[in-house]
Amino acid sequence: MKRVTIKDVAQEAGVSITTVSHVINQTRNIDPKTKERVLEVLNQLDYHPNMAARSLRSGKTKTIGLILPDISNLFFAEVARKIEDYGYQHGYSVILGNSDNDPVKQESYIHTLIAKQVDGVIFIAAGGEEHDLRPFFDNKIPVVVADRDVPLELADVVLLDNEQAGFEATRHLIDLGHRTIACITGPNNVTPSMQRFEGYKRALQDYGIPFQPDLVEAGNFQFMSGEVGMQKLLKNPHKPSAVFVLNDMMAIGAITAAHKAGLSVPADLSIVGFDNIEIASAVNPALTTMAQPIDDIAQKATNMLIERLQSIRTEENMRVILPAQLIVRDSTCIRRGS
Amino acid sequence: MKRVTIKDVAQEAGVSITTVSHVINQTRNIDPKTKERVLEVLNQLDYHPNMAARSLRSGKTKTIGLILPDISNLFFAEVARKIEDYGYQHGYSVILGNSDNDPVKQESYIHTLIAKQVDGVIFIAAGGEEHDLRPFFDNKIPVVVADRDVPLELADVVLLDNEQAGFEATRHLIDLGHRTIACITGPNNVTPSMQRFEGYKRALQDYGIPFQPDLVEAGNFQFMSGEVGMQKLLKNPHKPSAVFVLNDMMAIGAITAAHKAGLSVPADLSIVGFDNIEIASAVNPALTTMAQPIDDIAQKATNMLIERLQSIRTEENMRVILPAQLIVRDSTCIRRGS
DNA sequence: CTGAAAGCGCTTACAG
DNA sequence: CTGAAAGCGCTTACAG
Repeated sequence: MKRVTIKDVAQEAGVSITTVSHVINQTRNIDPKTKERVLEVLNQLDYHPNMAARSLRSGKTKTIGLILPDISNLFFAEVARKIEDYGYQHGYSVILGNSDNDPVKQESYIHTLIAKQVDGVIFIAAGGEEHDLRPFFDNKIPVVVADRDVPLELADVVLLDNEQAGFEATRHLIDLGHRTIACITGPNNVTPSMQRFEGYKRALQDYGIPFQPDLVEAGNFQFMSGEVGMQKLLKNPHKPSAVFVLNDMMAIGAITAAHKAGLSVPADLSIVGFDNIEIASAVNPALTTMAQPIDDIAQKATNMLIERLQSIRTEENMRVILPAQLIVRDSTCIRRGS
Repeated sequence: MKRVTIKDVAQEAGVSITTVSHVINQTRNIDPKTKERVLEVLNQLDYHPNMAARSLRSGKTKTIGLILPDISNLFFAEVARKIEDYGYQHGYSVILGNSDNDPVKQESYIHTLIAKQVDGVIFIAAGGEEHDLRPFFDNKIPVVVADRDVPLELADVVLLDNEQAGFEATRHLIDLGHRTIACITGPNNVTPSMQRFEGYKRALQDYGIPFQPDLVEAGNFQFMSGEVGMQKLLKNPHKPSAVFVLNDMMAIGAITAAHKAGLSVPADLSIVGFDNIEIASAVNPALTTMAQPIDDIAQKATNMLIERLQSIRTEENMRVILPAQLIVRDSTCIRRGS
């Protein structure tokens, strides 16, 4: 069975391909009777346009590229799901580019997406310094940078106020009477992790609590590093009574380590996470955490991109900074004896 | 800056576009000197082929479509990540189609993928009976059905042996001395859930344990339904000593409910999950579960599709059935008093 | 070893 | 209200 083309439809309906095209795209007034006949044939032959041909001619593919570090990370999966959803609502499909946090794979995807003529790109950077988005700009493909900031002035940006969120998470612990507050960090080459850590330090400073470098354990946003980080902290002579863990997966790992060591959370140790992934409310104890507005991030990113694509917005680039929200659950409580 | 085309390259290198094309695709012997000059210009002008043009001409897009119910479900996210990875290794990009378990959205994506001329499709069905994959076959687009069986003979298929896995999970509980074994099911319109439940019933029967319909609670694979299902089971007069929960997310919800009711897992209640998602080993107690070979599923599905695309395999369709593996952790133990 | 040219299936200025 | 035709950027049979 050969693919049905606009030519087949024109022939069958007894009109020109011009007319068929205009009926399909509603770009010209057509005699109602003609229009009806064409629509009938379109339906009868089960015509579907060839996007390759349309793209070649119009330069538009109705496709957006999504580059992100790892779709199997719950946070990015949720973001991807929402972007897919908003894109779909506006008639755009999404090509998925998993960078695996590998700058080489990331760059390869940048060129693939250009070759595939995506109309626009939502970019969540792999770790590291090198993010050469210029090929997109050279090809006039608009880019929205999300979640992780990139040292580049040419794109619209949607970010969380990670510094302030880190500050608030830490202040929550201070408000509960904690004074020896440890931190398990994320990768030190992505801005969310770095900025949350800055917020942690600012809160300590604002409340006159000395910053102790040995109360900081380096994690990588995977839960195993939370477990390992906590094991180390439990041996720390400073005996922290609370820990700010820079994402939920690691926080759950930290709780596991505390339980294995025979400690109770929060009675012996208060723990604050970050992200508010779906499972945060299901673990035991339910996790106190800084909620990321995932839906907002995805919606803003998609909308900003689509505004560019439809030339609704042509002025200079926007930076949207969204707030996180403290969700108090059962993994934090007032420090014993305070 | 205008996009660089093959014509620009030909002009700059002083050869025909035919030659440039053959250099790019390595489809003809070219004089080494000419070839070198062309490669130089290609590089110098930073040429990238226009896939729309190439697709229009060749009929191939080097793109595969991935239709799945929900990318924010950890299991599918992991599958998607692996498919993306294997696809990438073979030069294919992935267009993501989230059906949201909505047959209408699923059908819409089927047509979108056809219009976008994907070379092949990996299909994980939304719940329900209606999966009209014929448009793909009509357009000669090969399809690999994964994870959820579909009543259709035309595609290659990669599935887990869910019935046997359900049997083994239940037998594990029986081996531990449990005789009153409840079940929290998944959606009743997808084959994995239905078949795991069949395996559960077969195990009971094989060991002479009467099947009690009121020990079955209906879930939906989301953890909240595991929590709710367990709350109901705790009020059940039959007092189950073990529960087979048909996926891990619900199993974690079930553990949470047991803890909230003051019960200990596994001392008071043994729980077996299904999937072995990453977090299964991190929750407390670590979850005993049937591990799905996610990597195998994704690799088999991608490879079978690529074999079709490259006409390595043209004979009739294959059905690959993979086994699950019991991973015993800390959420199950010998029944008290047995 | 190389090139001129047809043609993939559309959209859209131009013409009437 | 409608149509003939150019042309988007490639690949590839045909010719030499």
